[in-house]
Amino acid sequence: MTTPGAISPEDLESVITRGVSEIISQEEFVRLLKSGKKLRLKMGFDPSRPDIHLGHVVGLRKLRQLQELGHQVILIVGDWTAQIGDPSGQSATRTMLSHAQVLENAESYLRQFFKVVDQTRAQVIYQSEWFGDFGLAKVLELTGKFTVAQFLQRADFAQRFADQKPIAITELLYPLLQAYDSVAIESDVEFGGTDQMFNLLVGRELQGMMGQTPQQCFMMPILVGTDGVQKMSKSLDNYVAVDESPVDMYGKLMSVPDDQIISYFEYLTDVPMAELAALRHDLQNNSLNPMEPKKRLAWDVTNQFHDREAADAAQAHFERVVQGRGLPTDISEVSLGDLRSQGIVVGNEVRVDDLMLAAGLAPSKAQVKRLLSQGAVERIIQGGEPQPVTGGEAGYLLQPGDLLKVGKRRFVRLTAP
RNA sequence: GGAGGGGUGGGUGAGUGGUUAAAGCCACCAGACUGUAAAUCUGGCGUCCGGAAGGGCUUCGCAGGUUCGAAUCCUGCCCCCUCCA
Repeated sequence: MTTPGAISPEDLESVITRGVSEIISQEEFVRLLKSGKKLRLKMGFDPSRPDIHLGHVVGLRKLRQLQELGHQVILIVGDWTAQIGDPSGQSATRTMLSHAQVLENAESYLRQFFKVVDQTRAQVIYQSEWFGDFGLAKVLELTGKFTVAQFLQRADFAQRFADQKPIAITELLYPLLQAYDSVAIESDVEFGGTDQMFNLLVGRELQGMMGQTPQQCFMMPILVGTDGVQKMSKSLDNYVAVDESPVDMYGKLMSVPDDQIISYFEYLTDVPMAELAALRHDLQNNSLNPMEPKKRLAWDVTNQFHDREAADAAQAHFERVVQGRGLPTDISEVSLGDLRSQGIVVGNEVRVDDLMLAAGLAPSKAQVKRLLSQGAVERIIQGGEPQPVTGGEAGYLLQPGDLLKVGKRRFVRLTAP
């Protein structure tokens, strides 16, 4: 294990530039890194959102990198702030979570968190440890340190105020609680996305007010989602979850727009920057088909969250099913017996449209018809060639071995009872 | 305490009595193209019956009402928000 303080110029360069949006202040941060102190790296987690996607991974990788340099990660479970709901971004009111729910979410979150962060060099603390019996006197003391005008500086508050949109008082409290966390754990550096800048700075300020050394604020860039436009987020459904199956993870990464390839490489892999520069160059003058580096990216990330075999398999699947329009190796199956119990089997045969519905390939009969009329459905009888099935001939499929293909990559095999 | 704005399909957001299963945009699905689940183009996008033509049913916060006919008008209720004090 590395001793804190000993850091090569290359590592230092990487720490402060790669996958970094801004560091406040960078000079102080560098000084801290070189000081030999084992730094306390703070990261907060809102238990109302237990899912981690690649957008979060950018920061987690940074934490991991610093762990490798000998520093300590402290993950704070925001069981109190979750009840408020961080107004950053959206203003939707959150429902309060039960304690049991918080624990459940935290457990799920941690499982994903430690796929990137080293558990042996991390500590998990619940906010309730200090907020559990935080008296009104202390609340008043805390709120007394800041003014409304200061908080209205924050971009989204200012915007909402100008738009005459609601701002709950508890929302103003959110940055304060988060800031107090920094005091409670004596954080040296806090991590967050660029949208967290205000909150991180309040922490920095509060620590100073309370006689501590102000933390450094480390902000990560926002990763663009698979739509290539908006930030990756679950609610926009443009995310790649850390929990994703290898095939889906690989496939979703292949659906990232070509012009995001380089930044995905930069934020999510260890491919050297020099190599990325060359890649970018080749892409710009069209001497490289974007598909190639994208495959490499998809493989690399899939490998990180699964393993080499899974990544290879995912790639093979992609090449066979998507590029080669072939059949996947494992196809979900529906048995004639199950269908029979649904009363849609005649003799030993099932109608294509009934099967589509029963196998969940379409949510409604109307959708089934649309797919049929759009030429999206093919049947493959006993290893033969795919035959298009059109609206009129919602015909019959024999039992074992027959396959149904819907769209480019959804398959079902009909099996005997 | 007073004044006012608003609740529409997954998301935005039009629509103030029929031509509105409800514009546009986004998302999504499919097809073409590209041997990328990129980009682009085309089409689709409540649901049920029907081979189709077509026809039912359900939908615009909730519950009633007016009308031949209501997302649109009336009454009551619920919810959200803003401003003034």
